[in-house]
Amino acid sequence: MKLATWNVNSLSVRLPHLLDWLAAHPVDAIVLQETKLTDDKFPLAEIEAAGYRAQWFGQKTYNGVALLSREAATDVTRNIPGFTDEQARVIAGTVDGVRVIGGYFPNGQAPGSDKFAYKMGWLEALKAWVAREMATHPDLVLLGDFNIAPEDRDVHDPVAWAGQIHCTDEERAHFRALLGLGLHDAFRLFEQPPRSWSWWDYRNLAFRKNQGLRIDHVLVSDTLKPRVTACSVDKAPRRLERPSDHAPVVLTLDEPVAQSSSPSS
DNA sequence: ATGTCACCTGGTAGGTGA
Repeated sequence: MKLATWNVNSLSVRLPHLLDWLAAHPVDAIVLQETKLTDDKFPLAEIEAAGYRAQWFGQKTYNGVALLSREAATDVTRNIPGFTDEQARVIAGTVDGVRVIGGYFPNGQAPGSDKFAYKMGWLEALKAWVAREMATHPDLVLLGDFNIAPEDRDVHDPVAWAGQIHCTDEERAHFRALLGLGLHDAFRLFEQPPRSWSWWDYRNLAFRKNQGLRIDHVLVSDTLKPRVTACSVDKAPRRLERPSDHAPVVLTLDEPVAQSSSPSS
């Protein structure tokens, strides 16, 4: 089973990239962020023609998330239950027995700002809700654009970024708190190329200079961890014309081990 | 190099968010 996350930075602009990518990488499910579409504008026909079912949750101009899957998702949830939020940031569903939670975490703008305070409250609510979800869905993946670089090795220039948004101690503490629920950063379960990022600013020739951050993540629960066989960033779409500023991150899972009915002594 | 992109309102640019 393969799962992916991709911040497409406008699904209407990036739909051709997405369809091309899915044709080459027929993942079982993908969560999208920053669709930037109201629900009536969602390109369902094109996505269904590509062989995917879809759940989506958007708004005008900003944010917006979607869950595309080969098999229909069940028990679909939009945003964090019990957390009043005008912004469309979360879509969750159960796909092939795996609880998939896709999130577009708040950017936070700058430490001390109102948007930063919103980010902190959102992260707290997310953690509490994910803990509840894990209690009922042991096989769980939390993935998306976290807008947090968890460690200095996830930052091209840790000195320049020290204390800046995505890299503050408060954000990193929230990331560790999610791990503390019993989640694992799938990317770090494997040897990775040095200086691996998932986002490169459009400015400053950042992609050409490989100046980026790893802020898109795939966290897997304890029970899924033994099934993880790969996790990687696919930089190829970032090289295309008119790319998103983010690259997809892909998780590969082995099939679950069948429960044996015979005694194993 | 603050060297970009996407979207909005209301324009033939400026503002916002990332």
